[in-house]
Amino acid sequence: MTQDRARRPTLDTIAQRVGVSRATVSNAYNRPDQLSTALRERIIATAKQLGYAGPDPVARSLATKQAGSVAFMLCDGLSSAFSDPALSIMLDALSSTVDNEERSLLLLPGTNDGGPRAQAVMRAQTDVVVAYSLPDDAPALAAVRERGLPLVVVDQPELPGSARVQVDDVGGAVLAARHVGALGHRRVAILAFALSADGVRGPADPRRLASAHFRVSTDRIAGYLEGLAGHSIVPGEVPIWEAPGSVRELGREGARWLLGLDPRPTAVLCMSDELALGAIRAANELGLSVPAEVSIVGFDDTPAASWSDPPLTTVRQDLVSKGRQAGELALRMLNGARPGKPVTIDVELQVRRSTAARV
Amino acid sequence: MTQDRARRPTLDTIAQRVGVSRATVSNAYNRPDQLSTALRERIIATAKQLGYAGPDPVARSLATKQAGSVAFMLCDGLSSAFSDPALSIMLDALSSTVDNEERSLLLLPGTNDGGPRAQAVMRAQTDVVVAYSLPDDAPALAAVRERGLPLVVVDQPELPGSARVQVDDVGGAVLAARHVGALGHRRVAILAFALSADGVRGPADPRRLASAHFRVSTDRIAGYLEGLAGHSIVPGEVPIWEAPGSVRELGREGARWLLGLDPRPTAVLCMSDELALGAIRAANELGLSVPAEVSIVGFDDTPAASWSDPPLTTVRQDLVSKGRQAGELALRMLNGARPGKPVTIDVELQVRRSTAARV
DNA sequence: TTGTACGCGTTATCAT
DNA sequence: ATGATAACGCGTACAA
Repeated sequence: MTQDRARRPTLDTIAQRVGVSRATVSNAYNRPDQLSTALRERIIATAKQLGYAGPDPVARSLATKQAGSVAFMLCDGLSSAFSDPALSIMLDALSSTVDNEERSLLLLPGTNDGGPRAQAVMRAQTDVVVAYSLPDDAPALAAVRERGLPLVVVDQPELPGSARVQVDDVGGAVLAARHVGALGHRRVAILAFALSADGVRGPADPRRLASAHFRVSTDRIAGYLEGLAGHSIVPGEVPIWEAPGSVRELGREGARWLLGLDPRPTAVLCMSDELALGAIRAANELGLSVPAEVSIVGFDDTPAASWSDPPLTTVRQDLVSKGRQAGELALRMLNGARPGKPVTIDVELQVRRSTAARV
Repeated sequence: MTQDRARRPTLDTIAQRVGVSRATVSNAYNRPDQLSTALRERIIATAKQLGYAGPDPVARSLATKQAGSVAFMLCDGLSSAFSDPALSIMLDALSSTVDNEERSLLLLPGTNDGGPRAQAVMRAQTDVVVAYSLPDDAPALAAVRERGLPLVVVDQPELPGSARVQVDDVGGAVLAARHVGALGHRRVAILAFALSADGVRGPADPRRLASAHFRVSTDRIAGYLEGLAGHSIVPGEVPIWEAPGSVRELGREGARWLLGLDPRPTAVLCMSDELALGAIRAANELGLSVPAEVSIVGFDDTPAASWSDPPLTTVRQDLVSKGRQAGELALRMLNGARPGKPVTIDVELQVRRSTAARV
């Protein structure tokens, strides 16, 4: 194959064969208006005949100083990531935004929960990086800085010089908490996702909360507690379960513990729809009906939320807009724009049938 | 930013500053054993001081003729793709396989259901391409050939010169069909996914079947019919619904139609677990209990299959192995290996509780 | 249209 | 052992 490569025709091959300069052949591909149609056609025909497939992408990148890709870094492997519908939807919007600008998406998945390896970042052929919900101290983030690549962060604390897309996590959590508070619930539990990237699962005590590395989690907990405080619920009495990921099975496990407490919570605030769906399942398995005996609130409003039984009351965030904004920000940064103000994605409460007044 | 770039130090900058040749600086990064530790450290220190982050990835690629990435082409956008757990799991295994070899994954999503744009393929900086379930006539496949890139196809007919990972779709479908046949079912329906990439949904007549573009779909249908024929069920009397994607909502829609037929089928063979879960939902909404009144069989055995209610009888395929094999094949092709024999992923029937003997 | 000066490394091969 | 020299890769862009 190295052989094959070696034999490959280049711009020069075509130029010599046609009897023009290399520049002209380049123009035939990139600026058709710079030469006569007849010549252009002769060039293309010769290229086809010699099996030349057009300018080499890598060489072009070297010359233009444009790698032509947007890198996307995430915390975990792809599997856990894409089992999270919220991420899929966001990523889809991101990818089609950058695709429209002739750029593709380079995926840099995390290896052991700390994000991508620094080495992978250092060698990535990319012009700009989008980081999604990485721990603040991820080596990958340091690598991005070291390379001086423009950075867009999503669901993550702003870094100096980076652009940011954020969801009003605190505000959304407040909405959810006030909702159950207004319904009369007084024993309310929180089903959270990871506070740090160490795979820990279990009840989260104050010390654990204080050492948290994921901003999204801490923001939402703060919002929940704030909203509950407005209904005279003391933060110290709100049980919190930390699930190491946003998948149903983990939600079910956490809810089983929360709903086994004495006194039993009458409402559970969940940090994602996936966790909430697991919680509904757990409640049912414990013989508790939702929402009659326990109210469940989700977060995200993914398609599964309206599809579930009962349909889920949840905090809606516009995931498509989030992905699009991240993509546009990346494209702008790549063109030399300054980071500017963080873009905030609004949230709103979507009341469905998984919540009801406390009996 | 172009300014920033222009000012960036290069290997030469460092070399001059330290007073050595460019080659030596290159060696300091890539072959530490080729120079003294002291010199190496001096070089690295100077580099750090000048803000040099190591050899430029694009330039390195040009010199080594290795783009350092594996491209993955899929039919649809990312959203529909990743809402399919079977793909997520496979892709996760693929990505970690290539990541271990210091290569990243370049995503080339489809735009309008025909796969990626040819242009995107022509400009992709990649050494090898993995195509997943693309229609045979996708322009992206032609582009890969034109560029002469090694190709691995997954769930798709073999192309000349391409390596292939395949699941024994026919065999798996036969297993599913024999299972319901053995349970005494005689009125059996098929819930299929797309036959062609045109978004059509509805009952599939023989002409539609004949014009199908997706091998997976046609293979499974063939397998289902073959298995049923063994129980004296006439192929012409098996109703087939074509869903344009593998998501629950579409499964529900299709099953609603199938279960509304007269005579009503007592078993539905579904081409994915997601479709099957939608079918269970549809059955329940029609007041039919699963499996007492209707048996449902899935395909894939994703985590959701054992999580559903009732747990799903399904055809298991080893998705992790599928992704890993595709990755290894890609790495091998990239090193010049010949395609070799197709790799076949085994299937086996996983009997759970969504199927029962016909009453 | 063309000449030609870059761009930024890698990797023999050669010299000390 | 260490380090230097120089060819090479494949385009782009601008002045002529």
